[in-house]
Amino acid sequence: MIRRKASPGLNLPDASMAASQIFPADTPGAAAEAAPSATPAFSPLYQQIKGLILQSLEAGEWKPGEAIPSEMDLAARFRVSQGTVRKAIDELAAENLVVRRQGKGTFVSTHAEHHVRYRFLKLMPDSGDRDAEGPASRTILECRRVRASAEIARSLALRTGDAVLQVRRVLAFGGVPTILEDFWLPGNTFKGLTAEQMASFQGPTYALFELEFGVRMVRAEEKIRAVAADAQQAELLALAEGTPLLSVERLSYTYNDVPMELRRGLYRTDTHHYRNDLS
Amino acid sequence: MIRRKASPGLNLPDASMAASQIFPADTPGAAAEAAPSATPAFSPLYQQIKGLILQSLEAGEWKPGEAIPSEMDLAARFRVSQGTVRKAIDELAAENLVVRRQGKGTFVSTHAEHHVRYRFLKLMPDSGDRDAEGPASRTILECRRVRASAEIARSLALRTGDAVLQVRRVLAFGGVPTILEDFWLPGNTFKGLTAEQMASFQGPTYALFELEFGVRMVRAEEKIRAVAADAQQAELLALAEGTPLLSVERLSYTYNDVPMELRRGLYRTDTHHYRNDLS
DNA sequence: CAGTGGTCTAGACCACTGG
DNA sequence: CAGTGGTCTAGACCACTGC
Repeated sequence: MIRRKASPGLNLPDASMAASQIFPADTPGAAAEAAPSATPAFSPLYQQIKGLILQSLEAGEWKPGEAIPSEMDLAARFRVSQGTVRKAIDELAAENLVVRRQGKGTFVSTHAEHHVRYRFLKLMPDSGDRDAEGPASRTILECRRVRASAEIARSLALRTGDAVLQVRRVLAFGGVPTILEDFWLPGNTFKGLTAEQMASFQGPTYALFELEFGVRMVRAEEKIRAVAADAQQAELLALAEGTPLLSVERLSYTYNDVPMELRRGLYRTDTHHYRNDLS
Repeated sequence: MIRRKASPGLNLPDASMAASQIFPADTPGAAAEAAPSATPAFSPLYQQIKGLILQSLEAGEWKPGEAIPSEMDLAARFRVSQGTVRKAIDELAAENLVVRRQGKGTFVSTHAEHHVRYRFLKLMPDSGDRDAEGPASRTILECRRVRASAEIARSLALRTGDAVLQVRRVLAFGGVPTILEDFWLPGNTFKGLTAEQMASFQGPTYALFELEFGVRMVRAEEKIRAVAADAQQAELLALAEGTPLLSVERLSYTYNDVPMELRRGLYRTDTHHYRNDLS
């Protein structure tokens, strides 16, 4: 089970013994029961605590936007010191899975909050001020159930021919069509998603995924290229055929590195640019 | 000067008093003397310690690749606990300014190390394996001293007409010209840089900057667009005029958010892609 | 005011590195 | 083996939030 080093203090035999019993059905919720064999033996205690919190997040014990238990509560639940819980939460916060708010608590992060509503969209107006251009207007061109091609299936870890939802839409900023994108979602998980639902939902699409399907995108990988607009793309974006466009292929993951969305976007970059910070 | 809260422990009056005297010429090296008024009052102790370490890094007290003093030594120097120093170094490590190596020490990070030699270059071969394509071959097309245009000057925080070094070069991977880039450096700081020096230097250009000019690029901002190759660009990259190319404008900073290089690159993306990880 | 996360300390032990 | 960073704990106090 859990690896426990020699008692860290000299006078804490009880705490030490207790810590070796983290995994028994001590913890409320179904998470602990779900994956009994997934316990990563031989790693620092705080990593194991992090893993346990992760399981609870994944199992939906706390929903996006909700507060998780206080550090003291978690320390008591897992029978470790507050400092150890703190270090576990530090890492979760660094990965943007939770957000700490002094005096209030630690909250499950969500794509629904205003200040992170474009967390995965790096396209910025050249003015640099996203708010100045107002909210994006979205036009759903297509939303249908199709069979996954070999390529789509591979990206989403499905089998060729499995059902996937394919969506095509155009985003316009200040009335100017700027992004044309297609995306594919596993049909099983997103059963019942309709164009109407997407069109009427206020807020980011990723927030809709959280609310309606319980799917939280936690990270993504993008591959970016320069391409020339073909006739159809040019028409949809109201520009000349052959115009250079930024091609952005994004694979988004939920917990445990499970891919959940493949998105292919074409961005016009005469008035906007893709911004990236390196360090 | 420094803000010091009430004594944290009950039985540590000495340590508490000592901590309020961090700034006197207690510290070896010239750093402490250099910026007497830059002390950020009213911030957590570890942030202040971080700032002091930063000043020493900036002043060159420890060179890239060298080890900085151990946590114990720094704790003694600054009269704080090891844990406080640790938290300061944690942040510096998170910003890639230093690298920790268990059992060995903490080292000033450098662009010269093999595994980070393309820290700022996000272009990847489609195969995904940078090593497979071998080292880049560099062709310096131009390296001359010019007067800064208004635009260049603004980016580099200079005055229009100030001397800047302008370099143009082509990078080829596996014999295929892939990147055409121009970059501009402040003439004062990089006095004496020649095309020969750049051509003969083995390793990343940013490593040369560290070794020969003591300039460490610590972060950068990129703006990415899709553009069509003009006649000259097409010829230099050996492709057809009008080919879509990725335009990458990078502004690199050294310590204290001082801009030190403006770089404009054109990447061909038929065999490579710009890779970005979002979280 | 109580409860939360944030800071700071002190001390013990572990894991890794190199002489 | 000594020295380094890494983990873990316990306890105190600070800063912020909301009742």
